[in-house]
Amino acid sequence: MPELPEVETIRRQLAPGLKDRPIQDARTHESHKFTPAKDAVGTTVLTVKRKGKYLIAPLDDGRELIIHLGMTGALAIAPALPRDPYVRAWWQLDGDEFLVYRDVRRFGRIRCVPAGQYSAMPTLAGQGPDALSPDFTPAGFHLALGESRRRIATQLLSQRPVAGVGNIYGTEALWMAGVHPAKRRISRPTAERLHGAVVQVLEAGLANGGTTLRDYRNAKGAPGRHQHALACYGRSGQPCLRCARPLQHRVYDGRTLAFCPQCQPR
DNA sequence: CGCAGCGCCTGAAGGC
DNA sequence: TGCCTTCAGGCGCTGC
Repeated sequence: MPELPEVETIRRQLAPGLKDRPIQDARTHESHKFTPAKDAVGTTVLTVKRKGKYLIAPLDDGRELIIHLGMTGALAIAPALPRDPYVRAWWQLDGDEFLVYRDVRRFGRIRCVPAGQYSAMPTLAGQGPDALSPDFTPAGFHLALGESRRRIATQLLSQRPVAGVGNIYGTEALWMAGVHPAKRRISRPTAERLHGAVVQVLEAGLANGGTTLRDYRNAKGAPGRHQHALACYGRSGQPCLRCARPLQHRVYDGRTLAFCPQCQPR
């Protein structure tokens, strides 16, 4: 499930190969989630940026091609179209190369919009500062968390106080900061601790090329390595790496969270 | 307006 | 072996 480290890994791999490349043709799976990919035909890609989990490619006509990878989305530049039933979109570049979007479960989506006009993608439009940008500050994070009474785990996944965190890195950050996932009121010192943990966990994930539990592959088709570094996610029942007591798991707002009842008091 | 709940998707894994 | 159920979960949408 691509979160910030996985999306940034893909962005870094794709950007050099896509910069200044014309989009000559495109085809998609017949779903409104993917058909807007064809709107980019006839333009040239200027660069590839990222905001949270969204890849954003500014085009030379003032629009942006936006790609969200959902749960199982993957991108690669290929010299030919692969025979693969899960390719949901592809763009033909110059020199007989293709940008190929593969997404088994079709949770991803593609849009082509005037630059900065994100009303068709409300999560992108309303999301907070990117977790690895200088705009993500402890003070701002504390302030943003205070605007909602939802559980802290739910807030992290909402992309509103900070953009780029999903269930894996959110679980890790809460464990590292010693914050119970169901906590609703976050003090200033706790927010500062959690801010540091979010940054640290995402940077570690990025340094390891992302987390591959099952589906994630980078733009070269290789898995990440951060799954070997996870301290809490998916370790329910196993000993906490800090206090050795068994980690627990519980479902909050429809998502399974692992945590240490000792190190993450309510 | 905030937010809880649901639907979208498919393959893997577990139960019988 | 094979069928059925459950699970994974980000995000958009609906309705309270």
